[in-house]
Amino acid sequence: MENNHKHFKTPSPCNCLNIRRASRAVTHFYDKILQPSGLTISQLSLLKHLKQVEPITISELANIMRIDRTTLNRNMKSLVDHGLITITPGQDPRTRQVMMTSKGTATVNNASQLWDKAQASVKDYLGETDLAILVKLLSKLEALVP
Amino acid sequence: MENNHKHFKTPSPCNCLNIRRASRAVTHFYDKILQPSGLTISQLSLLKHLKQVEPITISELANIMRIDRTTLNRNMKSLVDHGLITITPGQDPRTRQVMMTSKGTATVNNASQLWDKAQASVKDYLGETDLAILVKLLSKLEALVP
DNA sequence: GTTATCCGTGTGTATATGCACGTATGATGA
DNA sequence: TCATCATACGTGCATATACACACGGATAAC
Repeated sequence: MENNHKHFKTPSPCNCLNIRRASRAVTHFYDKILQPSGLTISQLSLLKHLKQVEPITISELANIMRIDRTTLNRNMKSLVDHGLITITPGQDPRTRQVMMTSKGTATVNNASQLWDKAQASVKDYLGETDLAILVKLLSKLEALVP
Repeated sequence: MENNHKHFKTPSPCNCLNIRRASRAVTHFYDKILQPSGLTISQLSLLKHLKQVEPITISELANIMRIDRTTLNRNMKSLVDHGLITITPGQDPRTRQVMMTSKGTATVNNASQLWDKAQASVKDYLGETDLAILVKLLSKLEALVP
């Protein structure tokens, strides 16, 4: 008989620690699968969002991604260095316009195939029902902070 | 009638991004509440674990906390600087012995009262049933990575 | 039009995370 | 004994996160 409880690790009494651990594990899982693409899940997420809304300013992209503006700013650095995106002055001189390069598009397309596998693995692992429950709980948790 | 869906934010199609966002939000929630204690939830977690098993070596503590050894190493630095813990040579000269100071004990006791509030808030927010479901799903997710 | 305010951005600082590599020491085996 | 292996640790590097602050430009108030 299958020993199912091997899949579980003893949770902490701290709710926060539990979600932080799970977040680290899932991030590691995705990063490992994405490794051949040269992108982390954080970077792929950035590129995927950008692909849908480019050209866009930094602050607007940060809003859409629901991430801190300055964090996004720094996370873009390596993508610029690798020639995946460009940052140019916007029409309003205060703003900066973020766009994907063709290399960026190619990279995200390649990485997306790996991402699909990771997504499918998680779905298989949790099952569709539990995954849906998880997503709902996580989105509620995210709203814990306004 | 209560408008419950205000509590939710649109989830991403990416399972990983969802848990990362939730993790950031919950961490921020705890850190804010813990702020008067001068500790982050990460630091409090370290001290709480240490309190239960001290004296202990760095690698053993890392194992118990299920965190990377080198991450733990660096996270301890500020706690040493603030005089909350001490790191001394262990009996096996390769090892280092981590212990709490009296100031560390006092600080963790103080912070734990704030932590109780954060825990209660989350329990109230999700409800006991959903929280139990969440904890189970998170512990399974953590096991996604061996 | 000048002043006050708001907005978009960049950077300093701090924490958090973990991989790769090097070093020192204990343990083991020939 | 000495060579090999395993263990414990520290550090360089890279990424991720976000708060506080400053700067410059747009916009509104008057």
